[in-house]
Amino acid sequence: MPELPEVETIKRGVEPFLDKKIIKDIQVNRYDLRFKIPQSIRQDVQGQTINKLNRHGKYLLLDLSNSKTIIWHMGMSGTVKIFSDEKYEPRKHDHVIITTNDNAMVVYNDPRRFGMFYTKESHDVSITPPFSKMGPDAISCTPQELFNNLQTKKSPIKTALLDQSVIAGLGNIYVCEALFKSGISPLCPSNALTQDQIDILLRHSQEILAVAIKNGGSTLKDHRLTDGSMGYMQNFFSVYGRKGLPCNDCTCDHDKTGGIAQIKQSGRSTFYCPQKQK
DNA sequence: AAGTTCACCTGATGGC
DNA sequence: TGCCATCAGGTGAACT
Repeated sequence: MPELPEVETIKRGVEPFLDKKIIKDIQVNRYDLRFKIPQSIRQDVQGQTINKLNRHGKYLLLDLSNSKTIIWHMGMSGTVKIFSDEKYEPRKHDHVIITTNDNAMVVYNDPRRFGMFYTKESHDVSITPPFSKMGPDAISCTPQELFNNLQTKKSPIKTALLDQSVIAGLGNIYVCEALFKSGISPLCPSNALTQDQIDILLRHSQEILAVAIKNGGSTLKDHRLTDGSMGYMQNFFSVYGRKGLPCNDCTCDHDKTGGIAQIKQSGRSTFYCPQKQK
């Protein structure tokens, strides 16, 4: 589920309940996520104040008062729900529960368990994987940075944009949407794009991300805001999940093109309009 | 070495 | 109704 807008939505949802709060307790129901949650997690975080919440790409980072950082990734199906006034009722796949000093419960639920939740010395976070090799966050990435990172890549632009070392935060939905808005074919070799095209691509990417954040992200199946409500961005997709349908503001000859095409690139579905994206 | 495929896991959906 | 195959917002290991 969670690409940058969904993670940002989660960050904004938990921030009032976690920022400057003390972790009174942490309960882990399942340790076997994408990576094992370390057994030391309780002693690493219990009693610590959360000094700051950050997001880089699709990762949430919680800086603690003991100079450790919680590294948190939602995988494909992770959601976070806050129980403060509402009474907590355990649900299937509630794997991690943080209770704060003012008795808010922040609950991480992840059916597929592709997510990650672990700690690291804060000092080491940026100099060890995955962050040591991660590209600039998509929100603050500059056209020059993106151009430079794409220049060395021969793979199709769709595949390159999913590579978090090129640009961090884009996933399958927003890459498809951004390429459509930019009129760029997902099949175009990355190093064949001009700086002008990349300017356009980045501008549209950042605009789509901003709109998506404003709409609380996209709820296809799992994603929810931290109050349990749905995101709305899925209602504004131009191409993603719209195989055979007309593209946004369609002026194409639908009988001729067959509408939006779905292809596979590096094992993942790509949706695009062959007419508008050459 | 860069690019592609596979494995990880659960749940939803569709065909028979 | 059940059973099986396929697919899904991501990532890193294991291939070529």
